[in-house]
Order: sequence, then C-alpha cells, then structure tokens
Amino acid sequence: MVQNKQTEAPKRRGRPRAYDPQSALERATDAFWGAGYAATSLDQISAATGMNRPSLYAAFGDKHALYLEALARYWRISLEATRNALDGDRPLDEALMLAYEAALDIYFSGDGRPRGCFVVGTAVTETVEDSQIRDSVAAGLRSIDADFEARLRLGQERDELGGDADPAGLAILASATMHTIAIRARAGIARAELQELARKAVAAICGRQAGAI
Amino acid sequence: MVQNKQTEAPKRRGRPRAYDPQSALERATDAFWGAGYAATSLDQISAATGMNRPSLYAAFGDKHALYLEALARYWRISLEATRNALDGDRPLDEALMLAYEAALDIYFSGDGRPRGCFVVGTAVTETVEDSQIRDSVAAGLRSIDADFEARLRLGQERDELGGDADPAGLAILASATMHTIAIRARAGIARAELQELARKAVAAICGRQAGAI
DNA sequence: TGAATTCTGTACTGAATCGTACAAATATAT
DNA sequence: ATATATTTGTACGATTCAGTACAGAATTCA
Repeated sequence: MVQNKQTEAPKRRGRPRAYDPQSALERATDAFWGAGYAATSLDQISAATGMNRPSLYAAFGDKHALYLEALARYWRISLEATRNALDGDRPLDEALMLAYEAALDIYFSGDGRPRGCFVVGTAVTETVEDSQIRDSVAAGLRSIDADFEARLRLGQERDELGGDADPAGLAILASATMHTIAIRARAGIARAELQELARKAVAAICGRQAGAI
Repeated sequence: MVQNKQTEAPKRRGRPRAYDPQSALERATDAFWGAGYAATSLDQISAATGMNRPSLYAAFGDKHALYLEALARYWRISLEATRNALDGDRPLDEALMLAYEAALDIYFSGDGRPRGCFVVGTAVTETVEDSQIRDSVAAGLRSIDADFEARLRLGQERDELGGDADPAGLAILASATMHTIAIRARAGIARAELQELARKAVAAICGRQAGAI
C-alpha cells in the first residue's frame, strides 16, 4: 500500500494536530457561506471547525487569509465541476444543462437554507474594498467565460448551433445564466424553478431546437 | 405657489431637524453600498449622513430597519430606471441596450471604486439568514423578470423577434445579462468591457440582426 | 530518560460595536 | 414669558470581536 499522500506522512515532531486541515477548511467555508465574510466571527469558525482560535491562526493565519483559502478552494471545486460537465462528448444542450445541474448541486448543498454560490453570495460583497478578493473573483469569472466559450465554439464546429451564431455572445449568456441562478438560489427561489429556468435558457441559447432534456 | 409637499410643511413643534431624511437615506445607502451591510458600522453611517447615532435611531430605527429602507429605495429607483428604458417606443434592441446603460449608470455611480448593484453587492449576502431582505430581493428579481418579459412579448407582436422565439426564455436571458453585469461591475471589470458584453448579449437575444447600436 | 518540538486551551487585552440615558438646545403654543 | 415638544450631542454601559501570551499536554529525537 502506498504511503498516505494526503498528509504527506510527514512524521511531525511535536504534539499531533487534533484536526484535519482539509476538512477544517471545508467547515470554515460552510461558516462563511451562510452569513458572509464580515458577519462571520472567528468564534463561529472556531465552533464550526472544532479548532480553538490559536490553532486557527497557526493553521491559516488571520480571518482574511483563511477566507482567501476558502475562496480559492471553492473556485477549484466549482470550476472543475463546470469543466467536467462541459468537457464530455455530450450534445451541447445536454452539456450546458449538466453544468447548471452541477452548479445547483453546489448551491443547494449543506444542511440549512440554500446558500447559492459562495462567490456570488459572499465574495462579491467584499470585492469593492478588498483587492485580493476582487482579483480572485475576476479571474474566476473569466475562467468560466472561457470554458463556456470553448464549448460553444466546439458546438459551432459540430453544427450544434446555427451557422450565424456568435459563440462569444452566447458564452456571455451561458455565464449570465449561471450567475442569475447563483443569485436566485441564495434569494430563496426553489430548485425546481431554477431547473426550469435553466432549461429555458439552454433552449434559447442553443436555438430552440432543444427539448431533449 | 403650492405649499411645500416634500416635507408636508408640518410646522413641527420642537427643535427642527438638522438633516433632510431623504438625502440622509441616500448617504446611508452609499455607506452600505461599499462594504456591505455587516461591515458597515453605525459610526460610519453617522459620519456619512452627518447625523449622530441617537438621531439615526429616531429617524430610521436600528441598523436593520435603516438598511431595509435603503434597499426599498434602491429597488424603487432601479426598477423605475429599467422600466423607463423599456417602456418607450424604441426598437427592442435599443430598449434593451438602454436598460443596461441605465444600470451601468447606477453601477458606476459614486466617487470611489465602482460598486455594482446595491442589491447584488450587499443584499444578496444577507438573504440566507434574513427573511425580510430575502423577500425584498426575491420580489425585486421577479419584477425585473416581468418587465423584460412584457417588453419581449411586445417585441414579438411587433415582429422584432423571430416568430419561433420564446419571450419567457429570452426574458430570463435578459435578466441574467443584467445580473452578470451587476456582478462584474463590482468585481472591477471596466465599464467599456461591460458595454461590449451588453451589446453582444442584446445581439444574441434579439436574433443577431442587430448592429444598430 | 530527558531535551526539544509542536500543538491545545484558557485567559487576557485593547479596540470596536450597538444601543440608550440624559442634559442642553431650539422651536411652537398659550 | 412660560410651558410644551422635539432634536441634538455627549457620554456611558454592555457586548462582541480579533488577536496573542502563556502554561500545559503530547509527541519525536538523542
């Protein structure tokens, strides 16, 4: 059996940690996700992770650094989900619909109320006065745009779109659809309604010949 | 000359107010708009409005009530701007483009950094744990949807869309375009880029025969 | 076994926060 | 003038918050 790679089996010297950094970051993300960055206190994060404050500081630095790590992790996971949905050899309309379903899985995850997108729900608020969060958000948005546009260009090559369609323009609409779903999910709109919204958007983007899904 | 209606000329009894409630609410909105609801302290609002804390409480109630008033006022103004853009007898593509330009005027207003949409940038964060803000956001979103859909149906009657187009589906894309602009503006994307984005979106929504604007 | 190392948990500090009490100020009503 | 009503501004209390100091606990190395 291969040596455990996730912790790099470091044979650390002193008292062992009572927490797993990865799952601690995940629970810290959950804490921020609900009330947002500013309204979430370190005490709440401490409670959510089971780590006391000094351990939080030792592991992640201050609240801001912890949030940046949570944000980066969320981008990784959510961008990967979108790419996985778009990458396959599915028809275009199916691929788009799958991307939105994957997003909805994330937006409706967790135990409490639906929280929508972590970025739209918590990071966007901070972008005005926080350049690091702003840069992260801007980069992530462009990345999603590029993924949609690449898939739509492929669709055009495969004659899945009208020949006169503009992949760049449609990519904007595809990204925009994801953003409006992100907002509405957090605002309490039911998942079924958002699925229906996604279906209509996909049909409109793909040129109304859809109906498969 | 008609009696001053805005203050109802009430001949109040005690010491007169040193502030104008309307402009105070406007400046309080500005204060919230930058850092968001949770990160904006009453001291900052006090500084922005020139009112001291007891006067703020007397005029608006606590921080939460003040924010709700600011949110309601923002919805009033921004929904009216959208309706004015869509209501006229302009061609559909011009009307849509004008709606996005009106939104951009709001999103890029103020002295400091661009703040995007007040709702998307500050209210959406609070929707998970605050039912009053959630209800306000949900209602406003539906209202914009309805405005776009009404204009698109009119466009279909006037043969400004393909006969097989689905106004409800396109209305979703029109709303979504506004939302993605709101997010991107706050994330620091330049206004010129967002105008170009809006043009492409309008062209795609209206069936690519655009080019007028 | 003892020294060195790393983490845990309590407890503390200083600052920021919200909300309000209270006296002074400024107007109208009689 | 005097009483009444309303707002202003200072000042205070109670709470919460971020960040850290420090002692004790748990582990590895020699």
